[in-house]
Amino acid sequence: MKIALSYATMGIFFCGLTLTLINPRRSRRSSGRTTLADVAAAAGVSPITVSRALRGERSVDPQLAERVHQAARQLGYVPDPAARALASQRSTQVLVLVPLLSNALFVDLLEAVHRTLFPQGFQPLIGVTHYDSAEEELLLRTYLPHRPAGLLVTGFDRSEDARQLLAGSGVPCVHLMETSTAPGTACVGFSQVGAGEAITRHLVERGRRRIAFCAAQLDPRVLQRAEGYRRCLRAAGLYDPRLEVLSAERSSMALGARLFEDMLQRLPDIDAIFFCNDDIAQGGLLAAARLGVAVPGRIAIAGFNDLAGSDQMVPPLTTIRTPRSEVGRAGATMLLELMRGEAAPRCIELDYELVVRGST
Amino acid sequence: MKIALSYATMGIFFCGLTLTLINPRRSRRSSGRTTLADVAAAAGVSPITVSRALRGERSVDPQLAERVHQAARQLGYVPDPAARALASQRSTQVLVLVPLLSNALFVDLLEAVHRTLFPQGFQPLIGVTHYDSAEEELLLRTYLPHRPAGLLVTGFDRSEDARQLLAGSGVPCVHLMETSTAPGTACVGFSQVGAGEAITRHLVERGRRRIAFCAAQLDPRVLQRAEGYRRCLRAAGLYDPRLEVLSAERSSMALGARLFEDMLQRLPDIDAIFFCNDDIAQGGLLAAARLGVAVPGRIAIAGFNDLAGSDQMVPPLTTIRTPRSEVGRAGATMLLELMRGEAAPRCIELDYELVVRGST
DNA sequence: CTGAAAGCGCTTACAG
DNA sequence: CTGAAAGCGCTTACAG
Repeated sequence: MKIALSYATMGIFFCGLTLTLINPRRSRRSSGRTTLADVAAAAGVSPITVSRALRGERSVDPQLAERVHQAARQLGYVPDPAARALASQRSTQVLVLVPLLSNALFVDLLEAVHRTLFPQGFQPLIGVTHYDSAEEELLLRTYLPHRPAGLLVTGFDRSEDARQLLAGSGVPCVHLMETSTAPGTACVGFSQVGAGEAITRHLVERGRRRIAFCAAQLDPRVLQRAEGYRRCLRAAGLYDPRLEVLSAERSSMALGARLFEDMLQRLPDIDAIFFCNDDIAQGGLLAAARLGVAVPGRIAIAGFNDLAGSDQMVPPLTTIRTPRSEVGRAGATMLLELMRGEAAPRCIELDYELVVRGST
Repeated sequence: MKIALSYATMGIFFCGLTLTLINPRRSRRSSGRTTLADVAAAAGVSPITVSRALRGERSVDPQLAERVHQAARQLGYVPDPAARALASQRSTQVLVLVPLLSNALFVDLLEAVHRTLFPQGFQPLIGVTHYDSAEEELLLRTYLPHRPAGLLVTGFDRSEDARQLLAGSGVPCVHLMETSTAPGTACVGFSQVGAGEAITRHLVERGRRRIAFCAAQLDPRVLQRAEGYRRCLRAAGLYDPRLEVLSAERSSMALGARLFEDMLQRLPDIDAIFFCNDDIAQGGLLAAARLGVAVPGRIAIAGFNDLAGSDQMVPPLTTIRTPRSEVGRAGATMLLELMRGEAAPRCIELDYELVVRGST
């Protein structure tokens, strides 16, 4: 029989012993983390009482609750989200689906959502769809099994399968950026049509007569702005379908510049352009500067959203300030109510604002 | 006794009956989802065999595995991530911590990370720190208990507590955007110092002698670029500390414009400005246009990162194209290897590129 | 108000 | 290669 043990072996031996003494019942599979049971033992109550106290259920004696909280604090107890999700069939994550992160609009939206949800114990889980319904579906298929506590999605345009996944999940869902009158639908948005109409009207009021509409991406909200443009110009007797330039390409400053040059050439008599988004408007403005085209002298330029930099352009860009932060905040707040079962789905329509600057 | 039952009551009655007939053993707490046990029953094997087959463990007879896969497909089985995470002590989410979403740099990084991780079965979980170490710590405290499979963090600058949380978690972690020689550290970045030096050298080579450095945000990477600027100018005998304009404010086009105007006034003899980021550089460029200051005639302007729009400026902006997508891809790939235990932590240094345009 | 029991749906650790 | 048992750390559903 070998008597000498190596230090390493002794170390392991003593560690094992120590562990055993402190925690005689720690199983081989234990993760080592402090559990509800540990807190219960320390507080001298049952685990379920700890669970209730920590979740703030009021059916717990205040004195007991206090003892539990103290024990939890002392032991540095942190609930295991996976165990919680498994037992309750609900996680504390909120899936937020946006089309793009490269559009500052959605970054502002996400900021507001985070600021609203996170302090209330819910964590936004960001999914980017790239304006692709197949991607959105895949995200839903991937994340719905995680049983998110809530869902925040952009607009109403999605595949039938995605729609059914949403409905079938039973997870509270708020639609952002657009409004709908469909009963039972929760949404927070503003009138894209109205905003498109408003900025077009501004151009008309400035005395412009050949007002073009230039759009990229062509998502539903862009098309609604187009509708507002048409409405306004029809009413003014100025509508000419040839002045609509629609590109399915991804929106960007470079694209805006290119489209601006095209339009100047193909439609030499236009005296104003309403760009569906500030980034292509900024590109158009810069192209004008490059080409020596006077803005607003020769041509007026208007954008949409009031993104970063629009106020810095030369001349500064007239645009519509969209309430995306408010949409994020109000949408998240509504979701909070729905998740708590405090309110029924409803629809909130927020205001936009016409911001007149030097480009018109 | 009342004989007549309302339709509603009968509906409920029959529903319950149907459910009972189909699923005699479904417990009261069942979530209704198809489980491993259902697949096992359908395939005529034990649940553990299903688990192994579905995870692709090779210690399963190919025939059995095939039968399992078929059954799973037919039943539309989707594993429960919470149960999986609880049993295995590891989720499939990868926590990604970035300072800001409003800097396009990090959006590009996140895109690349998502494209690399998602197809491999891992889901990025985005956390935004706002360059605030307390926020980063809070995010870590919130998300680490979820037992992410991996961690992707920006740079090395964090609180001691955050550092210990990272180290203590035992979760594989890759640091992005900076490099380090510390042993055992995994990182993917590029030389911020070198890049700052390179663009300053370009200005020197263009014949500029009073070259200013203008920075905002002042995060570690910005300061490293400043160091590159100094190194270059010292070597050229052109360094003058009065030409460093450092603002702790958040970087933006508006701030760039303001700082540009200040500098022109306070430092009338400067003939070039190296802005630490393209957004303030763009702001400076636009301010120059507004003020009628000739670029590069009177003053040369250079930026950093090559963000969207820099090529559209008038004149287009000279800058450093940073490899953020490559950093994201390579970082995520390295993390994948670490999570699979296929590789040891190491450090990858990528290349940047000087992009000379009209502004210098 | 409190608790013992059972269960959520997986995987680990042993056996064979 | 396959499986029965136990366990991951919580909450639900009953009882009292």
